Amino acid sequence: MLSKKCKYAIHALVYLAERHGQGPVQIGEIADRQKIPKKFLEAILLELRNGRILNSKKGKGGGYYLQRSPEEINLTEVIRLTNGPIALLPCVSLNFYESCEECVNEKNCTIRTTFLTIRDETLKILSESNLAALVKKQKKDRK
Amino acid sequence: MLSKKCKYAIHALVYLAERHGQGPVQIGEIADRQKIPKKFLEAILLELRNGRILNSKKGKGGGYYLQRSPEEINLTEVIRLTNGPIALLPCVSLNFYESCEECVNEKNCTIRTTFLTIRDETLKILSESNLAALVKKQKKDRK
DNA sequence: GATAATCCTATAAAATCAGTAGACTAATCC
DNA sequence: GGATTAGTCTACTGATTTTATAGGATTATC
Repeated sequence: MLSKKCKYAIHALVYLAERHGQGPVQIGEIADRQKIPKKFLEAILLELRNGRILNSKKGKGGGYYLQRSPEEINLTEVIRLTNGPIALLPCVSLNFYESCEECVNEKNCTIRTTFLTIRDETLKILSESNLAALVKKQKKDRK
Repeated sequence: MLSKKCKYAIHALVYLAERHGQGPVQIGEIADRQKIPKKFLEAILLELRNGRILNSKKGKGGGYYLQRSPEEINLTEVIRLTNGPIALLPCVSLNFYESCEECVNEKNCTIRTTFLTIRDETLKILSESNLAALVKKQKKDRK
């Protein structure tokens, strides 16, 4: 399951994507509207900034805004940054690969193929879910 | 990522599936061959027994054995029992459903569809991965 | 009744998660 | 240039989960 941090991050990003191009949005506003504890959100947005998803501006009139257009930010990136590996086993992870201690015989591990297939399918779906697509869906649903 | 408990469970079950129909297998043997801490494995096998995947026999000549044929035991069941929900969000879980507190607007949550699709694809792959299929693959790889 | 095996309860160290506190830094406006 | 505003950074805390381990109780077999 995704951590709260990750869910908060996704909702905050969708909120920012809706306001893309309208200047910085303050942490407090996002926290209020998305019902996220402010201090926690502060740390999350900082991580997204260090992960090159967000930019920030300090001082009056400051806040956070997307570093790239909503089309260019998808959920794989967000999840990896705030939740860790997408794969269910370390030995089938692209970005967090580690050999499986549990596999007695690594090279032909019985279950590897199954979880490789799951990873591929999951990545495909997540990479299609970019922020622009999510915002578009939200607007449609509101009608 | 899957917990160690879950990975241990899967490997133990594949080991038992290979020996299906040959009588009970002792915890100690499984622990040795699959490099699983014996006491931890003890607890895991007990859980699989309570989950109606394994049967056990006490006393001399006792041990654990599959309660059903390997074809009838698939990874969805094992993962749910030893690792929890397969879905990435509680609001798209079949067996562990809970409403998402984080969703400000539950009914048309922006991200729900994406994770519903992922759950469906994952379930499809996992349900095809029954113990018989995994054993068959293992034998092929060993050649 | 000795032995061999699982069953059960309790405990504990380590890691992760979720959140908070408070001081620091930088930008803006007057 | 000083007050104000808003993000930055470090550290800490409490709760929960994970990964075990210990030790005795129970049951089946010979």
